[in-house]
Amino acid sequence: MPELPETETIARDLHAAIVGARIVAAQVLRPDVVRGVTAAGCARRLHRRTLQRVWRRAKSVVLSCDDALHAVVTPRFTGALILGAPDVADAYACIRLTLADDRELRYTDVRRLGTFAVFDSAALHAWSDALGPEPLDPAFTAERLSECLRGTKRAVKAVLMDQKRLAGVGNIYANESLWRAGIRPARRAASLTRHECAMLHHELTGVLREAIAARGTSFRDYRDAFGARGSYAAQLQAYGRGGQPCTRCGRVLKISHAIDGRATVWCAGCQR
DNA sequence: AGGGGAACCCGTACGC
DNA sequence: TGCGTACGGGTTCCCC
Repeated sequence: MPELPETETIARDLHAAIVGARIVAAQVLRPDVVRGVTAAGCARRLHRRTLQRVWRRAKSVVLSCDDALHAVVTPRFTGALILGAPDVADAYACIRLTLADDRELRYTDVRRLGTFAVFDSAALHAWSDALGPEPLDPAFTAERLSECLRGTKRAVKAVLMDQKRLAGVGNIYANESLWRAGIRPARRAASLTRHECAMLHHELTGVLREAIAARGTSFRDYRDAFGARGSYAAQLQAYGRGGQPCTRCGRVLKISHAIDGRATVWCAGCQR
């Protein structure tokens, strides 16, 4: 379940490792992960391109080639972008990009709920424009967060995870930031005070930065571009700790699926 | 506007 | 050992 810190880790590593690399062969083995073009179109368009920039938007890794061609990779639960020697034994390989130096960039995904979209510049902008602001953008202030939370009756946790309102935050970091800020996940987003918005902004950006520093959370499936795990799971205070004592006040953490049907963990003792 | 449910996937866990 | 079934989890889409 790669969210912002995990996809950021993948994008940074890949950018450092493959900018300038030329794709000499593109093979689509699992057409059902392809979006935006047909499987044949995906292979044809990526063939003979050179990778110019690898970056992140929301929970997706963007491989930008020359001629304004972009592959937007969204790993969801079990997807991974793996860079290394060609691995013909990978039964879950969906797309293989062979690079001129004989390395392979492979999109592999056991459950195939992840997607590999190929966009031109116009489609890329249309996709990006439909997403909310990036929480780690310097322009994303507490006031901007307050605007994201305004004008809705929904629970604050559901709004944090709404990609149209705020990009890149999923279940793990929504739970963590609300625990850190001492705010109950079920609170109406619009009910947060100015002070609470400032607290939440501080904790949300803080947890995302710390998770990037730890190379992400490998709770179950997440692997980076070299197949390694991230280490932030050891620092989680809420996510995955339902039924265990709160590390701040000692009360047993609650767990429920009442918000958007997803696991929400919180402390009834110190989250208000 | 927003809540509910289905669909998309298949490995894992569990019941019998 | 093996077979059948429930489950998970973000997003999209459809219905209410």
